[in-house]
Amino acid sequence: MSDMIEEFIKELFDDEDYIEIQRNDLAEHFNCVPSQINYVISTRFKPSQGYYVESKRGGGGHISIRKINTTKSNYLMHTISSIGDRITSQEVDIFLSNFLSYEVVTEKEAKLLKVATSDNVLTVPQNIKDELRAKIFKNMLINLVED
Amino acid sequence: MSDMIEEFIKELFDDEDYIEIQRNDLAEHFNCVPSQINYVISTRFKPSQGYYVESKRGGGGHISIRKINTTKSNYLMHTISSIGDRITSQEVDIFLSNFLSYEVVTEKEAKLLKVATSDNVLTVPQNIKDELRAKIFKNMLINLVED
DNA sequence: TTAATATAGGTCAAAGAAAGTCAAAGTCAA
DNA sequence: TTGACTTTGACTTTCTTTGACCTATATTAA
Repeated sequence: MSDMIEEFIKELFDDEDYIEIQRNDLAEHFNCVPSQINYVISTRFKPSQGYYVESKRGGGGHISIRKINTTKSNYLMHTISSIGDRITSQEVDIFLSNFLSYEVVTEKEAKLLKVATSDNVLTVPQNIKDELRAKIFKNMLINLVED
Repeated sequence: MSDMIEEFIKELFDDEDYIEIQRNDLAEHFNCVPSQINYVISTRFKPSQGYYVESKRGGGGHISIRKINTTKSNYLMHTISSIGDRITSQEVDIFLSNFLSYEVVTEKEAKLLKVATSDNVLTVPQNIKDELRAKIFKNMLINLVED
């Protein structure tokens, strides 16, 4: 049963990456209790499986599911491990522009990353500047990896 | 229904930042009770959502809605100027928890702020740590101020 | 000018409409 | 025959709709 519901929901996407469903309607369609829909969603549409779920209760309420790029986390993780013990401001810029074009961070997040690692903020001796920058940058990136 | 009314009102703005509506007319247009208009306004046009609402009763009465620059920016600007040349990690935590409760930053942004200013990332001598932290923190906040 | 009336909008609580939670019971394969 | 996964349903929480009653302002009649 749960498998059928899962199938059905996945077919709803049909090229789109966003759908909205009505929990009760779906339950009726499959002749099951509404909470089974929750079960299917919580077991088959987890973020780790590449889905982002939101919902709204009350009249006109619904459950919305969005397909997300699971490769984001992979991409970020890969980047983090590729950064050594030191990094220059220019290198950060290159990473950021790649992140933006692959849409793994938002504009706002990119700005935060840039500012927190920029030369004029890190007022420490040259020899440890790039080291500190690498630390800050990597730690911030780790926090952008979604679970 | 409420969603449709919200949409309709938002379209009324059409480049302007000020509109006036007639509660009863609008209710009639949507075939709902007048108080539903109040509901929509109180749930979707709150100051925290960037709107300022006034109204006048009696003949020729109306409800006026003005788009305002959300106070978020002001709040952040005020915070920034209140921070001195140095700040401890504990003080940052307090700011962050306030930001979150006033919803001026997202959870993700708060995490980034925390990580970028955390003690174990800023591996510099104690005497300049709080100074560096203040610099990074303030500069990041500036970038969260919306224009 | 006052008083009455008409014309707005405001409040609040009850009823309704969805969705969420959680634990008990069922199934099934190893 | 135990442990993982599924199904079920009673109960909860959140959001929306509705309507009865209230307050403020303008207009008009006395």
